[in-house]
Amino acid sequence: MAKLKRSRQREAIIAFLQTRKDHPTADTVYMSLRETMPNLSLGTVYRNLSLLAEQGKILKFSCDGKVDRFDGFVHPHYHFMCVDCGEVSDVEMDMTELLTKAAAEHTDGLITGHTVLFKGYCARCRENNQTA
Amino acid sequence: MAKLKRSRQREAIIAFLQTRKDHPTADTVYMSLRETMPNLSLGTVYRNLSLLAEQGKILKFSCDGKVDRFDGFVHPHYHFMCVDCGEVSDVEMDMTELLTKAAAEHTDGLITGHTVLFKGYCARCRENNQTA
DNA sequence: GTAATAATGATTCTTATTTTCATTATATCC
DNA sequence: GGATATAATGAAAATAAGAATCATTATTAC
Repeated sequence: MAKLKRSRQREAIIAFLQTRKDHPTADTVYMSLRETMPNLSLGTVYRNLSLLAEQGKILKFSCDGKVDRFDGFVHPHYHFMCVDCGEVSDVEMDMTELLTKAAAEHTDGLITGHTVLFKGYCARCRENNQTA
Repeated sequence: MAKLKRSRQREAIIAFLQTRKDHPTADTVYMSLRETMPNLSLGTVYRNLSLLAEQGKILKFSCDGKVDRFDGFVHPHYHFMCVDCGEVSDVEMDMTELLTKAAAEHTDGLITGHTVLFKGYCARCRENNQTA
């Protein structure tokens, strides 16, 4: 696979991700795009999501260790997951320098990046569910 | 399962995790314990790891979204994964207050915890592999 | 337009984890 | 200390997300 060619499917996938702020799973991408591309295949979705993530055009991460989630926005930011409803949202803060510097003092490795995942109750679940 | 009973297997699993600093997977736990408990079953290992994690007696997390890893040390700390050899080590720093406070300003949810995963090259791979 | 080859859709295969269920171990009660 | 209740086990089958395969189609270069 020396030189890659464009594909309608790949372009639809990245365009779709850039319209969504909710970090959809591969299956959600598939289901959504299927409405306009009825013979899109799930394998193609997985293939392209992996490829795009390798190229750094999208982010791939997991909150629960089970399902991968994808993010069309690659600027540095952290994530927040509601432990009640499962919604994953962005936390627009970037403490890269601070965290990297602090971590460097606690390891002899070379730190090239990090991810942060906050957990808790989103505004909606916090209200509904007064136990939180 | 109103009241739980003790079991040799469960106690062996937690004891084993408390001797290891390398965040073993379920399979590693299984393989290791099998040497002294030859008829231990993998299902029992999974069952107990999940149970112990729910009880907060061990930590369950994932670095790659594929395999779960387990940690017998539950005090607050972060993790570092070498992208070359895959080794996962502890970073003994705790910025809970700072991060929680900063994040609270960027969300209307209630933040109850967070995880941080650093990535990079461990000391050994950094030396071997001068490309890093 | 033709040739070369990357990408697709459909399907099968992997692999980590979960579930099921008959049997065994643990705790309780007398 | 034995009988009883039930949680936990071992072995095996079931799930489910993701990766791999392969014949066919689409894209790019000439």
